[in-house]
Amino acid sequence: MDSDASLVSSRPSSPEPDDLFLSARNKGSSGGFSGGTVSSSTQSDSPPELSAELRSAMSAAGVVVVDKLGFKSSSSSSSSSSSSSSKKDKKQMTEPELQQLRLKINSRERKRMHDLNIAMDGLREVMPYAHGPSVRKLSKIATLLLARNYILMLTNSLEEMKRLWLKPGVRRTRHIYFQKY
DNA sequence: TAGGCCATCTGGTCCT
DNA sequence: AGGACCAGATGGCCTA
Repeated sequence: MDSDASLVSSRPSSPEPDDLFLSARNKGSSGGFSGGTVSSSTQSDSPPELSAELRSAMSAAGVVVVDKLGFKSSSSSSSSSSSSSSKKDKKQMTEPELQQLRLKINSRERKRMHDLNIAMDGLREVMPYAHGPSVRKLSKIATLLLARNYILMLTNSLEEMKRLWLKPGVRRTRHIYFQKY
């Protein structure tokens, strides 16, 4: 049932998620990512539906959350028009009213998924993976798996640095970075 | 042509 | 009550 709809979607496929992180590390590839629709309007506040814990984590990481209200979509117009019909009981609603409500709900869901995709694009941008027009965009599952492995690697690296830094007998000067070992 | 990936629709549930 | 979130279903597009 494709009642409303038909938004154009450029949808490049993606590579295998297997060994994504390892291959990225081994190649040491990086580059300027040109594609991806990043949020057109941003704000410093996080959306209200995010948990406080997640919000603080995101702000600590300097994450800019996409402005939900600022996102331009076809649904914005419908939200104001259907208030009268949606107040009625669904059983009492006429067929056109029900259809109108359905369109409104569909539009909201579409916008929600678009916001999710924008966030996914933002995640792709910071992943250690070759970006570019000639490179396939990471799939959603590959992006999430790669992000997880990347975080784990960074965590391990940080722990290792702490361990070396606190090691007894090691001079803690800036020259330590240039010592041969 | 099969399989992967994706967008969209839809009904149910949870939350504010 | 309305909106957000979620998961299942469906169909389209692309690639091997």
